[in-house]
Amino acid sequence: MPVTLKDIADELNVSVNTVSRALRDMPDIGPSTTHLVKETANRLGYRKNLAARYLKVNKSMMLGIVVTDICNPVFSSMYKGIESICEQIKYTLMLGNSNENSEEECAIINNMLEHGADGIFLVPSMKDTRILSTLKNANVPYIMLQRKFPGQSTHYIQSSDFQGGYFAAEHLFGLGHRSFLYVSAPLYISSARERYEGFVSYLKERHLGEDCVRILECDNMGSGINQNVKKYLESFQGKPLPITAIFCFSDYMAHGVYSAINDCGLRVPEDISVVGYDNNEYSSMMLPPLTTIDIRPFEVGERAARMMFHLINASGEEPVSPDAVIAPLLVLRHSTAAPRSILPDKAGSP
Amino acid sequence: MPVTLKDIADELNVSVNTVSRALRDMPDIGPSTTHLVKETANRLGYRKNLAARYLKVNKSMMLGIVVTDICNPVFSSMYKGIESICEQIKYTLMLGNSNENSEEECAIINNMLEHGADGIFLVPSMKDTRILSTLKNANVPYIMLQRKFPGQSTHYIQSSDFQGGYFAAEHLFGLGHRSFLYVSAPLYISSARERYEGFVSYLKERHLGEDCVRILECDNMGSGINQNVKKYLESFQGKPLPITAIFCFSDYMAHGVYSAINDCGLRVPEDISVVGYDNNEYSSMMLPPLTTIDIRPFEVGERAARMMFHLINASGEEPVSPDAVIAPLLVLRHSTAAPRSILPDKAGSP
DNA sequence: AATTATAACATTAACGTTAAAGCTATAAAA
DNA sequence: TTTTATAGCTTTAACGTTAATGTTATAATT
Repeated sequence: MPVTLKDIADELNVSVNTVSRALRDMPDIGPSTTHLVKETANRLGYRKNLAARYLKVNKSMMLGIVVTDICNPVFSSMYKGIESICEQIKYTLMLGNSNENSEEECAIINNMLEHGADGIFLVPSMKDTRILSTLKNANVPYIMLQRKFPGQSTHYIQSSDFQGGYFAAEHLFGLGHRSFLYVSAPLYISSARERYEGFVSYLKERHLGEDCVRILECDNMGSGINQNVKKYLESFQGKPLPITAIFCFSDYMAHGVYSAINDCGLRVPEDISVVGYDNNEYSSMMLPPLTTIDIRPFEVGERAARMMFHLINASGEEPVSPDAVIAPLLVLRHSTAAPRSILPDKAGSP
Repeated sequence: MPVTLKDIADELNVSVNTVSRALRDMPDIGPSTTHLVKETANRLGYRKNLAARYLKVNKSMMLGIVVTDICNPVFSSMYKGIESICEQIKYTLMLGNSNENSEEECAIINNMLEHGADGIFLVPSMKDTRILSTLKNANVPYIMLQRKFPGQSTHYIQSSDFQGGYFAAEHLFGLGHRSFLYVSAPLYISSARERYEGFVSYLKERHLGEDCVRILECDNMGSGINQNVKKYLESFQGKPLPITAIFCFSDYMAHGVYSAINDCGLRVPEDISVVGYDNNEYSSMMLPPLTTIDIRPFEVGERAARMMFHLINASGEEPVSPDAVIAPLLVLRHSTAAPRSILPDKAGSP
């Protein structure tokens, strides 16, 4: 039913090859023929069949991107960053959600490979390394986004989580804080670990020990955060709080932290300073507006896409740098302030 | 380089067709052969080439989905709803962001059609109807999500915006409110209009005129909301506010409204009740937790996907209902309360 | 014993496209 | 004039798959 090159060829009494070359502005075709072919293609409503082309040239003009959760604004922004580069060169994106599940992740990637994906972007669920061998065997370029497998040398792009943690600590320390709570995502996620490491690293430079930051590991999504933080805060009934600032793994978690702090009758930033992470679109409208770390996910996506096209077009000789790190940005707003009273460095018991 | 049916056939000294049929468990192949073929396919690392199959059977096993902004949690949830149905039957999704721009929308859809999309889901940017004829001519099923072109008969699925507005009015009226502000998205968007119509419709049933609800048209994204609402509230310097409740087009906007109300030294819900729309993941953690309308976007996505597969498999006789409407849910939280004092029905000047 | 049916394969052609190799008439060079 | 080059086409084969049609040996039926 759809119009093919042959239909155009028959209409003009030329060969199919002539039509094909004319439409692609290749040499060996007269200008008048080229014009005629294009006109007829338009008139008949021709639309090229990329699957057929793929069979010959082995370029599907499609890339796959697998994220753990597209509802996470960090990943949807990254998607847009990738898309912004891809659309310029007519690459189309297949998207899949792994839901942090390595079975689904694997199924999605296999599907994308069956569709001939020219490359794959992956926010790995991190629960299984088998996926790496699948990708390696498939012989298509792949780039890890934001999370990486420790010890595995793969291409990856990330916003520096270490630096983000470092910036947060620097800011809070500068205000006078000396004792902290880190409300973290599960620590098997590399970004959760690295933010912690960056945070502690700055404090060590200032001669504070690792024990001045407590970790509260929470599920990033779901409503458990309020409860967890509340339970933590309430555990010091009456006694002065041993912490004066909370560093959150995400702005989403910061919402929960605000809520918990409010439930305990405390105030941000008077009683507790809060630093978020992500700088999502809500953070500027929180009460008070949230001081946070901007991941620059769009830029991460752009960089990843650019790296992908380098890999795809790599002649083999030109080396492609295996990774890129985007510097995060500290966004100052009103959820942080000097602590009401500087507590002794090692206050309270766990 | 990749393994093909021919490689398996050569390995076993059978024909390519036998391999093809064996892998698909078709008749006319001996059980031992089938077993051998499958085993060899595994051993050699065979992966089917869906593009080649598409050329023969004209099913690409891909669907396109075009949204205005994947960062909008409503659309990312819808995406997941669609995906949940698609993955069961091995359909892969291509995603594109139109950024509310009909040029991009058109380019994306054309691309998807060139890739052989078996169907297209579309949240139309609404700025151009040409896209409809493109879709019609392409001869693939397409379904509008959430927004629809007035007067055009196309398949569409939406959460009932009318009903959502109706529920919001019912709830606020029940608390005693009689004068309202509707903080709306641009009114050329059908859902913005329909929510208003539903809202007013309930009030009319209660014998209130259309003039008891003022409209403040804002851009849904961007940071202008605080400013706009603040300007509105400040325009009544000293005088009592003519409104006691605000109905917001989205939870996102409700964030801005909270912020504006706070800036004016007022409180939610004591001074002003606020109803949001979407019930996104942040709304339960706002201070106070937001009363809102749940769109049930995941269900909208599921329904759309199911309808799509009906359309794709339609034998032509069995009629497919052209649309489906999902009932929204009123989620009661703490941003709404009885007005401090019931104002006369027509208080203040605009 | 001759016919018919069946199981289990193989062969061929096609899907829409592109690359490579041919062909032909005209123009340029020897 | 003959040779060579070139512009502008056509023809052929291939990409990996599947549907339709052929083929053959064996089993069942008459």
